[in-house]
Amino acid sequence: MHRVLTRKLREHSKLVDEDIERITKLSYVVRQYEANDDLIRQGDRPKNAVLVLSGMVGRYHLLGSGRRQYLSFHMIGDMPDAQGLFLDQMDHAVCALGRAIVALVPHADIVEAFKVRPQLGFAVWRETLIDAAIFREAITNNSARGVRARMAHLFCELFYRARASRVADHDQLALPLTLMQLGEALAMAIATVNRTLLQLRTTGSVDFRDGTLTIKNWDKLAKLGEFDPGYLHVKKVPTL
Amino acid sequence: MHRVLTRKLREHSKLVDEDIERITKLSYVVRQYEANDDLIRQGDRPKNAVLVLSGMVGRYHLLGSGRRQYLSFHMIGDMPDAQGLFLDQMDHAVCALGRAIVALVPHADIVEAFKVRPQLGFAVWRETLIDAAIFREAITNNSARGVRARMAHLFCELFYRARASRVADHDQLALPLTLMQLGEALAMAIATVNRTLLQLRTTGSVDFRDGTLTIKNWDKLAKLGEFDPGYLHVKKVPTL
DNA sequence: CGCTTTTTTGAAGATGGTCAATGGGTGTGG
DNA sequence: CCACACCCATTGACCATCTTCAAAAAAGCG
Repeated sequence: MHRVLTRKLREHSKLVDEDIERITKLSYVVRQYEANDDLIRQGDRPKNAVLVLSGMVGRYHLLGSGRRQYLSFHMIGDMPDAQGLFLDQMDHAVCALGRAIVALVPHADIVEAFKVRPQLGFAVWRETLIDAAIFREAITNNSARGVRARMAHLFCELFYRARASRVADHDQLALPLTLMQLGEALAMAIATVNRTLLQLRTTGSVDFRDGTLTIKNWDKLAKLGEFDPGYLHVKKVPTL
Repeated sequence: MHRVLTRKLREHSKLVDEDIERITKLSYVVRQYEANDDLIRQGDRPKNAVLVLSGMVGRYHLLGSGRRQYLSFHMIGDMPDAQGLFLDQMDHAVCALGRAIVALVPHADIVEAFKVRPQLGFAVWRETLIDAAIFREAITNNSARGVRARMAHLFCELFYRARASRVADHDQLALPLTLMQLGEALAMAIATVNRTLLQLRTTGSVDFRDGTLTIKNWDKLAKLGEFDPGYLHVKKVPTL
């Protein structure tokens, strides 16, 4: 847990030894969830923060109709409910996509650490700001791009982030999503999701099936998705 | 400036006298912008934070096609580029909607204040988290709602926030937006914007014209827009 | 007053949604 | 081991919503 958090924060922030030391003092418990389990529900008032250790989790709004709107997907090192630290009530839910293992860290401990080591707080704050940047990009993605570019962009983002966090192989990424969930993230009907996947496969840029994303041609995919990684604010990235 | 910021933060956070005192020590300059002026451009590395004192500003992505995607709108007390505090480079731009007056506060001063008074940092952090919640809602709004609900929801949000910040009259709000801009926020063609406005006018729920939003029937509008203000995390709100 | 910008309205067309039916895979229980 | 159920993926046909294009009217503005 401590290693995962430290590495994540160092993707974008400078931490000194005292900061690291403070991190290692954080208490936590590890918990495992199965696909589709809710970690947190809309309306909850969580007392712990979630840190993803393995697998993936997603955040979603539950609509009146029962339909979900997925807002973001998270992988190792992400803190998908960091907002719970300073906002009482959850305005969205968090669920496991495939099987996921997470660490639960008490809010009180974390906030105490921030008071002692402000830089630590700034690093996590930065993390939440990148989160917000990802949401903004999702607004643009779902609002201004056609279905093909939209899906390509999401795949680019997920793969890029996975590479930055060293969870993706050379050209593959485990992405435990159903077409339905992809549709609920990208604002597409499931039929369209399927047809768009076929198109992307045909272009030879990317292949998503059986929960595995395979990048066939990164440059082509990035171009299709109009992908510019600036908004992810990652310092250094392995070449793609 | 100090009064505006203090009042804003107190909408959701507890501040003690020492925090307030620290706020009054912040230096700043006041600047006025005309409609459509850019305060910050995509790619900038701002050294100052913006605090809106009067008027409205908007944040937007600039797309390859030249089209804009508006991401959010901000009014008195908002800090539309708080993210600049901890992220080097702007991934979006900020522009004035009508005429707007803002205070520019040096990042260095602010961060220094956060180190001395952690609670002050937490309050601004909370502000940025609410920002993120608004972005999430925008994802859902532009992705999962039909055009009428979508527009109604935006009007609800803007009016609700304006009331919380005491900038709206009983039932009116100055909203210096063109139909084009409304369309670029809501992912609608301008023709659709106009026709949807007419529909809303006809239902007797809301009337937007000449840069003024007039709430005719709040309950009806909130229902049309499926509006639930929980995500705004405002403590107490004047009755609507 | 003449210019630009914004709003309004109409009609045609495309993208993507809805609906419906089929097939494949997996797990369960008889 | 097979039958059944269930979930997920796939495909086709039709249709609705919204976009695009075009043009005119109205409203600011020097």
